[in-house]
Amino acid sequence: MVLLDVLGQRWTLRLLWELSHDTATFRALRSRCDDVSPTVLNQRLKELRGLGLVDLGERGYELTSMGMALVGKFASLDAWANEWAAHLEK
Amino acid sequence: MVLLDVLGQRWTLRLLWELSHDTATFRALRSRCDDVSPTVLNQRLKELRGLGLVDLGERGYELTSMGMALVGKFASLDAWANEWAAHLEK
DNA sequence: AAAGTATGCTACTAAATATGTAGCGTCAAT
DNA sequence: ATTGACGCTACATATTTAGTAGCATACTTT
Repeated sequence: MVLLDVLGQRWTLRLLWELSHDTATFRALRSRCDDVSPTVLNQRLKELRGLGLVDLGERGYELTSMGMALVGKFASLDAWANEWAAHLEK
Repeated sequence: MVLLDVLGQRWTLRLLWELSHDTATFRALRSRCDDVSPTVLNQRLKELRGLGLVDLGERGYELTSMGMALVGKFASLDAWANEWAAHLEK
């Protein structure tokens, strides 16, 4: 599964997650992601652009339709994660 | 999203993926994951066990019910990833 | 009983990756 | 012309991973 190797890198999932909520400029994206270093941010964005999951438009970085499709697969994860977190706190 | 920070580490997704197919011993898991170093493998397994997603039974490492639930969320990812890969090769 | 084999896992060094900070070049508005 | 925001690069430092060797335990075969 090539996709897993791509997603299984630091920040990649987080970036997709953040962009799924709203488009963001490079700098805005940084501050939303705990001020990830610009070096890595740019690396990841390049990869994600190369993969056709993200692109840079007028309003900043945004998910492509494929990117949105992908993140959609994770959507139900949110609800699940909360339930799961509850289990942990016991 | 705490979960994303956990999953967004090298090998974590891959491990869950591999374990969803079959339980595996520490060493077997290593060789299935491109011979990931035992250092990291053990780190990840500790984390995943701490999170109640994986545990170590008689037959080696295996997903807990929660772990299976999580990986289930990724199930449709497989089909999607193939379609997506096709797009890329153009 | 001895020797072999497989287990989970640790130690330790080298290599790869990420962090953190400064700042460049470009553009738009003041 | 200066200010501010943009995407992004440079570079030294810190952290993480890779890679290899091997220990301690258990089970199995001779």
